[in-house]
Amino acid sequence: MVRSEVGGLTMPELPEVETMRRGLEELVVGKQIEHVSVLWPRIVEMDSKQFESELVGQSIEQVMRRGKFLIFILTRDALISHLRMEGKYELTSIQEPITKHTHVVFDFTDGSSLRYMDVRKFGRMALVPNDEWTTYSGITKLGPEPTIETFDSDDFEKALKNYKKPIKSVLLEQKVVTGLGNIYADEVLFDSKIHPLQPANTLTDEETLRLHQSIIEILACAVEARGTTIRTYKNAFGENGTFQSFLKVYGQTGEMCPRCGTPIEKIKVAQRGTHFCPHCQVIVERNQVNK
DNA sequence: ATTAATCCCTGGAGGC
DNA sequence: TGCCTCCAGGGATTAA
Repeated sequence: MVRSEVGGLTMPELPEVETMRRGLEELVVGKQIEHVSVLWPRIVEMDSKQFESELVGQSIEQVMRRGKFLIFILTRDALISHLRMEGKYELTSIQEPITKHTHVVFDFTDGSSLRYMDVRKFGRMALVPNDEWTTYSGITKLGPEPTIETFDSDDFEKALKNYKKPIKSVLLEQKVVTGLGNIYADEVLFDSKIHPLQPANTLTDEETLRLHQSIIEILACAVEARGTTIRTYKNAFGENGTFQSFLKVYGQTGEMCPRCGTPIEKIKVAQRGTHFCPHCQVIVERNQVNK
């Protein structure tokens, strides 16, 4: 059997998780689970033996996504999976030896096997009844999906007024809008010409509207491009993400800003490496905008 | 109530 | 070549 890897890139954010969801949907929907092995118990947010036994016999009916969470809808339960930094799935044969960074193995009745791999072991999985996945603690606190239909600009404007901390910190929180991680947070702030350290409650209405638009557009564009691939990988269909060639500031420290030619700078915001153009993105001293 | 700090992990980078 | 130290980074948790 050909080994089919779904993922293999660093830092899965919404576009990468959505790309994985689409790959998994093609690869595993309809399969029935015969056996499960949890090799690193901490990955699973419950007793790992119970996790293993409860999954046996259930079939995968759908693969969904909410923010950066993958949700496998099963016969009775929902398996909620967050890849965090480096989690990825691979579909292979049951006979294929377990590799060093494989932490959860799902063997199917047809002889194939889904392997969860994660070098840093930051990823997490939970099991809940399948009609209750939206009430899972990690999911209830998520803001809206960043699409025109679900992400309202007036709500966004109101929500930002509740935070004095840097706008980038707020975007990384997933509470006001979900799906952005470190790469796309830097990209949307560059696109809307806002300094990552600008306090969220001091954004003008105009800036908020620009940011709202940038978030929707850039994430949609990155989904279309099948995400950003940092390291080379092949998924089930031999396709790579292509958005890396559109990155304007992330990982471009010292390179020329594509808008004005000023060298891109790197600073630290909320413990995260943060890239921006010091000419296009300037902190503006302002009083808090009225609530 | 909001926000900053800590923790989990490992491979890769840099120092010598 | 190899040993040691340092450190990124999403999100839950804890402290302030």
